[in-house]
Amino acid sequence: MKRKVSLKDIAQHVGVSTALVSYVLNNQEKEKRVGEEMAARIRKAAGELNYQPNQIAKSLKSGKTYTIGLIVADISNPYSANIARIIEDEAKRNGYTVIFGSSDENADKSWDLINVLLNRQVDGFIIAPSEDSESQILYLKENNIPVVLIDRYFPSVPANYVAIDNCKAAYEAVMHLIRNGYRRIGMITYKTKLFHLQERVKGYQKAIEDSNLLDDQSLIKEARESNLKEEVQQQIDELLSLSEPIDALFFASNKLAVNGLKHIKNLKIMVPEKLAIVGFDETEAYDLYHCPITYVKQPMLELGRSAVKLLLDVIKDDSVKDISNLDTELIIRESSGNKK
Amino acid sequence: MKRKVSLKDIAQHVGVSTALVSYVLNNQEKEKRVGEEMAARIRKAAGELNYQPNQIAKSLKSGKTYTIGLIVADISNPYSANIARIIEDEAKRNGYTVIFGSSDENADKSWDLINVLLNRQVDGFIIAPSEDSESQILYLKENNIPVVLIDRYFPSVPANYVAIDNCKAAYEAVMHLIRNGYRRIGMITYKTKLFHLQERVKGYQKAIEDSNLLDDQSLIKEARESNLKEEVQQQIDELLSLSEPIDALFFASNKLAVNGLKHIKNLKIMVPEKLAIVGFDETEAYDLYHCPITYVKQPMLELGRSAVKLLLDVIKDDSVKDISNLDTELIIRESSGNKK
DNA sequence: CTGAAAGCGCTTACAG
DNA sequence: CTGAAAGCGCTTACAG
Repeated sequence: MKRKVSLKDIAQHVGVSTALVSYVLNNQEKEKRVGEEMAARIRKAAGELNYQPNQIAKSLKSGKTYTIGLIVADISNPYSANIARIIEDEAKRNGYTVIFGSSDENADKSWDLINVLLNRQVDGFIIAPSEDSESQILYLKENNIPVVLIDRYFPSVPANYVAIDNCKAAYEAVMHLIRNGYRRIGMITYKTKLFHLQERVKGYQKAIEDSNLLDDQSLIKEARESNLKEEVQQQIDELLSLSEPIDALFFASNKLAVNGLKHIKNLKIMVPEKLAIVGFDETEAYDLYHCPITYVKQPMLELGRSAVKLLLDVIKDDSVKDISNLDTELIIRESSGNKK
Repeated sequence: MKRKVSLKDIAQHVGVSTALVSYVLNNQEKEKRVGEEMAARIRKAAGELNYQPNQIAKSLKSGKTYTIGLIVADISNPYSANIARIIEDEAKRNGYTVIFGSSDENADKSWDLINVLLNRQVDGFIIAPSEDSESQILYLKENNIPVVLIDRYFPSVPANYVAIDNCKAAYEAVMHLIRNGYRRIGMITYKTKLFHLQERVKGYQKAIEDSNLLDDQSLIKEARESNLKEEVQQQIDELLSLSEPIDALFFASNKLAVNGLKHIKNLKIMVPEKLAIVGFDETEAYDLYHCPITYVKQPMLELGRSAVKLLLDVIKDDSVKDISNLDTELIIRESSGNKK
């Protein structure tokens, strides 16, 4: 690679010190009272030589990299990818660049990523934390490294976060089904300790209780991430072959829903006549399903933007504290139509 | 942020020079013949003080950042997100980190991104170039900055790339339709000069010619990215209302297909009875459509991995030259079943 | 108004 | 076997 032109090259070319060049190129000519003519000559030379500042050198000196580390579960999941895109745009708008990594819901991978990103001196983190990563968040907090959690958080770990009100979101989704006449409502979620998913179950249960329906624990199924497809299929089969089978099904995520819907399609079960469906999060698949799927829509733009804004605030002033539990919107479509 | 512990801190703690510490921590104790006992003491101190090397300082010194810049069209598009994930994994396996950016198919944005990433001293680029960005690739080449193109390339710009054989892929897709009895085959693509999309049209045309079908230019429609949804709808309407309407439709991308399928679903057109469909690229939506969609499957894993490997080769030795036109696979499903 | 110099945290020839 | 010193490309207090 051709050696890039440095401050020194410009300084030599013009015949001044690097200090002067630095002042001018950082628009400090006024404060430093650099001669107008001199400033012009320096700028001209910089232009001619096509000078590009070395951000690495700047960073070493300033201790700031204008880089944020983003850790999501899996960048190839549409939810993560959407959030990443919004974060990218908002970061860029503020002069920041983002380095990302996928934790695969694995605490060890997440820890590795944090360390890699720390070595690269990111100014702060936006993390969708995985299960059992509480200590990692605490570590960052203890070392006063700016971090904001997104989508998820740990009630036991005080930390800034931007998330949705998962309990409320699930409550509304299930209440909608109940209002439309469904009585045996199944739920498929992940087998996990993650709080946001627990909250979705809680919202489901609260809706059942508030409506005086039978609170039947066997209607809640937990699939393992590692064996998702098979377990979701099996669980749907179980829910449908109960002595009193379900008439509606609530999925706790888009990935669960997509897997479930494939199976339901193969079984040729009529939606919503035989089985009403409500999903969580967005995916194109909800639109293209034979019967458009009702789903809980997260305010992605607000989630992403707020996370970046909050992080930048924390980077500026590490005493900033803020948490948001944003509202979701239930997008009602045919898959949860009135029970006949 | 608490000041991190540096080499100097360890050196002071142990009572040696930073040089020694550097040697030991970089496992050069053998070459530099550092005393075994000394090495042990240094390692112990590094551990106790929880030393983390400052990658920025290393980079400034070495001129290497072990970072690769990835520029895709839009990280929130499933195709880009999938590639990004594969690149992330392969890069990590080699000790590299990736910084990404979305060009939105816009040459100006792409140029901005390149400059931001250059200032951050990425060791090389993997780029899915947007229209009219030839000069950017040339600029990188001229400055001997390692770059490999992915998914797309410019025939007029000699550059390393990893892509698929688009002409062949489209040819096979259309031949499959013809073999299954379809005769009036429409195609919807983007209005663009991008070579890989031109190639898909060429493959379509070649299949038509080779089969002695009527080569009717009005069967090829071009939608503009900026107004995709509306134009795709309108074009489908046109293709269906021709005096001799189409009996099959080939989409040049997943995004086009998803938009088109939504419309086809709304029109309640039977697939494949009234209209056979073949799509390009993957998306969950192909599986969940009422009738599973036949599609051209790209070898994503190989594309992503080869791109990273090639880039790392070029970084090591800038005389390396390589291009790959990988084969695709036509995944045949019900949407293109035999014409009745 | 301008320059010489120190320093950010590393690495690495060179000297002993 | 080990240390003093220069240097990567910047910024910035200090001196003049």
